[in-house]
Amino acid sequence: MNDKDIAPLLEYIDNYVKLTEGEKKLIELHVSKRKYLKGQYIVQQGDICDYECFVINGCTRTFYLDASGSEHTVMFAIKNWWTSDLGSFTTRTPAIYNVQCLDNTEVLQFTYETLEFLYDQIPKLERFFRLIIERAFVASEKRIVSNFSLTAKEKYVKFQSQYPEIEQKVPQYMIASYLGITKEFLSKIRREMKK
Amino acid sequence: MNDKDIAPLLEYIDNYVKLTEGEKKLIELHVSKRKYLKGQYIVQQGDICDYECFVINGCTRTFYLDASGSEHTVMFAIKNWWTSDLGSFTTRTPAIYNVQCLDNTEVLQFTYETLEFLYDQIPKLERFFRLIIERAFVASEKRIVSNFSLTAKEKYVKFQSQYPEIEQKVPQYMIASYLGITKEFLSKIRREMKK
DNA sequence: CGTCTATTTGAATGTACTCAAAAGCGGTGG
DNA sequence: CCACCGCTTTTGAGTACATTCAAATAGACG
Repeated sequence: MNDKDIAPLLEYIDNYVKLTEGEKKLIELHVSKRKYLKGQYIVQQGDICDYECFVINGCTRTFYLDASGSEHTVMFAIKNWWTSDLGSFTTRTPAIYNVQCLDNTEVLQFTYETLEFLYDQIPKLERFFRLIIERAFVASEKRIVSNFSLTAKEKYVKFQSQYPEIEQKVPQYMIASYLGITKEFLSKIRREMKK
Repeated sequence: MNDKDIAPLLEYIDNYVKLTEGEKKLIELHVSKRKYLKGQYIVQQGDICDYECFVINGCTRTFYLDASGSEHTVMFAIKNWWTSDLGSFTTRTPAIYNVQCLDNTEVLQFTYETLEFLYDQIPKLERFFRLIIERAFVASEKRIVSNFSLTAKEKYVKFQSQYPEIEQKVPQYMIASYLGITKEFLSKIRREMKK
């Protein structure tokens, strides 16, 4: 077993494109593994986001702190998810989101330069990232529609069935902020659901 | 002037990747131009979405008809925008959205097979679509956050400044459904804003 | 001019929010 | 082992933003 075991990432990539052994080695050479402690920030609002991260284990949440000081959760990430402030990462501009670890979390990281280098060396990776971002975009549009067409309770029920593992790892008030409702109201929804 | 003038598309692509003359010819050979009349549907909910479309002129809206029969506008598209039901197009499954022309609209269309062929022939196109979908995804996430953190009036004001051309082309009730509010309430917001 | 669709208006209603306070829960130290 | 602390969740009362419904008005088009 290697200290920098990138098998989970390679397996994941293999679902989308087929890499040669040489290409796998090249990725291994350029990706770095990093451990964050519970509470640490991978990205902070205002900084330029340096990494595109693939989560090996643990849990993160991406949130936005608005002018009035309230938090809005943009996404969570667990095992085999990607996380970053993609807008900041790709355009090298200050991040608008924070990415915080909710548990001790291990990630594999690509810097911007690394990723550009790898795109150049392994054109298949362009295809790979195109495919996963297509999926992310489709999911994001669906979330917009859900937010419009569902009541708070329906959104919560849908969230539970869609992301059962996340529901268990994450405090309730963060789920509320992911759903776009207040923690108090989510608590009332749950009370009502018990009957 | 060619009957199938794809210059607007080539110019657009040129902002992201540099194509050779041969590559441009190849695209020209495989893309088709099509004119839709006002009111026509490019995609209908339930059908498999056959085309990825680049809008040359005119205007479209993408919307979702929910179980209770109300419409939710997912996006609009004008000159130099892309439109499709991307989830349906990429996975060859029934569309969940309708794409309807709000004006006579000319588009350049790629079928799934065409696009796969072109990805294969012109790997730079993988990069191109990766880049534009990255942007679309970032915009989509921002919209989610806006919807959470802004009041209806703030969302409307933001929409006006972000998409002034669209506001002029599109009936008010569709803007309301894009913002996730009722047409009546948007009307009240506008009344209040006149003072 | 008449018809169809889009927009406006107002009254009643509802879903979700705010604020403040209490209760629960997990960890830490005396 | 209990007491205390900080953080999360629950509760309730009052409120606000936005919806629903029904009807009137305005605009576009043949």
